[in-house]
Amino acid sequence: MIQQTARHGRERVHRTSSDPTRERIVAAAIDLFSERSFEGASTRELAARAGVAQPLLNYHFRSKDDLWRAAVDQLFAEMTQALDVRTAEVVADGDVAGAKAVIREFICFSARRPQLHRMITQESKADGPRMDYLVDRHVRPVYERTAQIMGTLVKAGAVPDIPVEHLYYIITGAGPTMFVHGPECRRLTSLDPTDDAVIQAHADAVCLLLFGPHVTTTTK
Amino acid sequence: MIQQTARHGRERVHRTSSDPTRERIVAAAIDLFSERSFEGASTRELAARAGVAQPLLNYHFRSKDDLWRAAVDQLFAEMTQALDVRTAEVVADGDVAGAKAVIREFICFSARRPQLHRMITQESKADGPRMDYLVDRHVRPVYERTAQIMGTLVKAGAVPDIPVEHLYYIITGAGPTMFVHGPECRRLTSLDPTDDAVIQAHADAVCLLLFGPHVTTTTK
DNA sequence: CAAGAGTCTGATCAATTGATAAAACAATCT
DNA sequence: AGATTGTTTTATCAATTGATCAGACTCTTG
Repeated sequence: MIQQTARHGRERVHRTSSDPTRERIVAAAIDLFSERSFEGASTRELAARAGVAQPLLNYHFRSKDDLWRAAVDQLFAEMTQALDVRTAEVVADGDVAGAKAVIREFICFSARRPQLHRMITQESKADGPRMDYLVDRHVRPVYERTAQIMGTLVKAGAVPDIPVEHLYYIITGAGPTMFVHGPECRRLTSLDPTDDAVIQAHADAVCLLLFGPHVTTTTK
Repeated sequence: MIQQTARHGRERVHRTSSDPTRERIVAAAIDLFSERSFEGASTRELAARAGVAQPLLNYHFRSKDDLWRAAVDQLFAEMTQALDVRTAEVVADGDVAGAKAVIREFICFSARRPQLHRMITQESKADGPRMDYLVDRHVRPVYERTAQIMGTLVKAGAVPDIPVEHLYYIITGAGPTMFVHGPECRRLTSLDPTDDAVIQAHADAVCLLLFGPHVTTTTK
């Protein structure tokens, strides 16, 4: 068949570089996918949350999978941007204070955007095309960089001598979990995981364990 | 209407205290729910994995929700059993070594049964009836006990001075995450998260951060 | 204004969902 | 043997799923 649905025939023209409707859909997708997982989020509810009709999703995106990828891309773009600001200062391999700042920024970002870790967790537990995309495209670079940073910290004696693989999962576990479990945390404890004081306290706690007692530097 | 589907009319007789078919279904439910989330696991695939016809699920369980609860109950029963063996020794509030053993056991259990943390994470990110069940019935008691144990450790100076709420999420994050992300971990690193040496190394790492350098006591 | 490209919606598709009904099978007891 | 109770399956239900199509709406441009 020659005819395809309007859009997908020729690739997006990308005239104004930003499409507000498309962005609203991606924003809704980030929220709903991270809450309900890929299968649990129906295209109807997705569309409703974005305030559009359901078939519009298939106009802006080839498929539900395609929308999911757009959501993941958006989240990682945000994280990369948030961390690069800090990472720029750490390029030199010895900058322990800078590395510490990056870790704090990572935790703060996780609190601001727990959706990212939720979507990673949802796909990390069983192989599949979405995990392929996630790992190959996004997670591995983050892991490589983290491993490198942590390696220099260990070498510098700033952090206990633990294999970087374990440090990676300790940091990506201990940091975001409180915020990934936000609603549960609010019920279980009396803490509000969206409160900036709580976020800073958590970053303090993780850094205290990793780096030992220090003067606390507040991030953002 | 008087007639109900065979089983649900009168409550289960529980004659032999164990029903192999029911257990196979629950086992399949634990695996599939934890992999694919509640909505993502279809009753057809559930039944296929248990090797039975699909309507049999509704014979043994009132609904899909009911089966989910049975799966959660089973997982928490296993954890309680695994931890109680250790916790029994710690009742006395000062037993630091015992508390440490409990934490190691918790990590080992998380490696053996990552499904538990997967199911918790899936429901902890948005309120709903399943989160009600999970938190009220299972998670809160675990949290209370953990908070109490960690409180005594902090008081004894065995662990850095961090509020117990944060310690809870640090432990439940840093401990299980590597195993919850098992398949991803295998791709990302060269470690096999089901390998006992890796599990012990991870427990060592977490304990090193929490308790500082010590002679390592191997658990199980 | 008319034309046409781009954006959006209502109606509808086949496929899959959780659940039910009725009937087949199995086991025990008389 | 026949009857009864408990277990399992085949066939089917209405509802929901992701996706498609044709048409309506909005723009700009001629």
